[in-house]
Parts: sequence; structure tokens; C-alpha cells
Amino acid sequence: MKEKTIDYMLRATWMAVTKMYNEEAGKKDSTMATGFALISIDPDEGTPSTALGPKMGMEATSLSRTLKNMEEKGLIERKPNPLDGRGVLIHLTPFGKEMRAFSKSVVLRFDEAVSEAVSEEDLKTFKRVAHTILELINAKKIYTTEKIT
Amino acid sequence: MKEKTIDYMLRATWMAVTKMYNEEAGKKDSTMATGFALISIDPDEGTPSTALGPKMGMEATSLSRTLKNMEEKGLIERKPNPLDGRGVLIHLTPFGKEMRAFSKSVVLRFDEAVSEAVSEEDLKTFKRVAHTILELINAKKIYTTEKIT
DNA sequence: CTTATTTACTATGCATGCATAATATTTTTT
DNA sequence: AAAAAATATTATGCATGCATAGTAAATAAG
Repeated sequence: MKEKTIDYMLRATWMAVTKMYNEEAGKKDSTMATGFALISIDPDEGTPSTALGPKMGMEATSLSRTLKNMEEKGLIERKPNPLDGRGVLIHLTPFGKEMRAFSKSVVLRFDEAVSEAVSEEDLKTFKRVAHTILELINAKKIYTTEKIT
Repeated sequence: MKEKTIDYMLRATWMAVTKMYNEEAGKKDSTMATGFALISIDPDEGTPSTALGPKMGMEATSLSRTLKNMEEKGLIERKPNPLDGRGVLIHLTPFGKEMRAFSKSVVLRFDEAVSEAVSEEDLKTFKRVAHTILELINAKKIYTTEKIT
């Protein structure tokens, strides 16, 4: 098998995970992003949407659309935040709580399957390398090209 | 720092790489997918597009749209394949060859930066784990949920 | 306290991924 | 050879990501 580049492996793996999650979610007329959001929302009290983005690693603008879709599906309600007139508090509906449990089970199953197939040490290395790549990019240590105008 | 799940790390890392590649490509009015395609196209002879998809890990349908955009940008020409009336052969234009070299340099720079920051052994482990996850998913070892109708 | 800045969204548009469907050809069956 | 199945490609639609721009409210500056 030909040696693949780092970016190829990252892309291929994430795409496979994405596809799997979307297929699982699709069985209940949901999606991957909705599932991730559900998991990040506190099931017991209103969650400020400002807290969700960082937790999920999602930009506010992407999150906003996801929440809109989720509200239309009847999974959440967006209520005004009494402490901040700009913000909203996200509340799960009963249906949302049910779907949250489902989403958690899908993620858990994936994590368990990986944990069975990969040693704890290798998994640690995997996460550490991923983290290093993230840092490299965030530190702008990769960017060198000049802007062509 | 809170322990992150495997899928979180995968997603965050790939999103960061995507953003970086798109920013680099954007400096020359290009995109990440176009760059990957350019790299996969043989600069010297017509490449059947059937060969590109598997090489890049891209579905035929996604590739088709990318190639259309690339043709509109003047990077490639799609010529009928004399050996198969259904297929096309992709040829790089001189501009396409120039952009191909640029794309390769961006990917190379990323690979070098990662190689400097991560030991060869860790990188090997990283790729091996990624491969294992891919296999797990492809073997459908994750899917267990029932379809709700 | 009025003005300027920052913050929290929301709306849109483009890029890119997959799914599905349609079309044209080739290959396989019979 | 004619019919059936497979293959190559395109067109579209939806999901999700980022970028940009606009609005409203809170905070900081003066």
C-alpha cells in the first residue's frame, strides 16, 4: 500500500467518521452536527449559546444555523437570556432530551469500538499528535505564502 | 485541559487543516479541493478522471463538480477519452501546471512542519490509528442502530 | 452621559462532502 | 444481436464549514 500523507489520512478518517455519524443520525431523521450540539446542551437548565460554540469547537455562525434547524425540528427552544438582551438560552424539549440520549449512545459506541481496537497508549499518542498539529496551525507556523494581489 | 474525545480531536484537527489550506490556496484565488486535484493530475499526459477519485479519496460526484470549477478557472481541459466514450481525460493547462507546483509546495510545507514537530514513530502510530478507525468504520463494526420508519 | 467599541447573534454566499437521479456508453447475458 | 446490467459523468439538493455583513444590546471611553 502506498504511503499516504498526513493530511490524506486525516481527511479520509474524518470523512468516514462524518459519514458514519450522519448515517446513524439519519436513521432518526437527525444529523451529525445536531447530535454534537444536543450532547453539549445541558439537559437540565438553559444553556447560553455562547457556551456551546467553544465547547463544540464550532463557530458562532455555524452554530446559529444548526440551532435554527434544531428549533424547527422541535428539539430545542431558544429563549431570551434575562441577563443579556443579546443572548439566548437553549432549552431541550422532551424530544430533544430523548434524542440527546440517542446521540450520546452513538458517540459512546464509536469510542468503545475504537478503544477496543487501539491500545490506550496508541490512542494517547494519536491525540497528542493531533493536538500538536492543531497548535502548529494555530501558531501560524505553517503559513508562509505571500498574498497575490 | 479537559480530555477530548477521539472524534472531537479528529474533527478539530481536520477543520484546522482545511482552514489553513483554504487560506493558502485563497491567496492565489484557489481552494483546497482544487489543490488536491491538481496534485493528483499527471502533469504530462491526460489523466482519466476515473483514476483521480480513488487517488484523492473523493467520490466521483464531488470530483465532477470540482473539475467543472477547475475548467472554468482555466486550470484544466476535459477532453473526450478516445478509448471510452463515457469518460473524459483531464489535461493541465500551463496555468494549471503552475498552480500544481504551488499546491505541492503548500502540502510539502505542512508535511515538513509536522515532521519537525512530531517524531517519526509517533507519526507512524498516528497514521496506524487513523487507518484502524477507517477499517472499523468500513467493516461496519460501529453501526448497530436500527432504522426508525 | 453620550459616543465608540465590543459582543452576540442572524442572514447569506461560497466551498465541499454525500445522496439521489438522469443520461450516455460500455460490457455482460442470454 | 438484443436486452440487461454495470460504469462514467453530470446535475441537484441538503448538510456543514468559514467569511462577510448587518442588527441589537452591552460595555468601555471620553
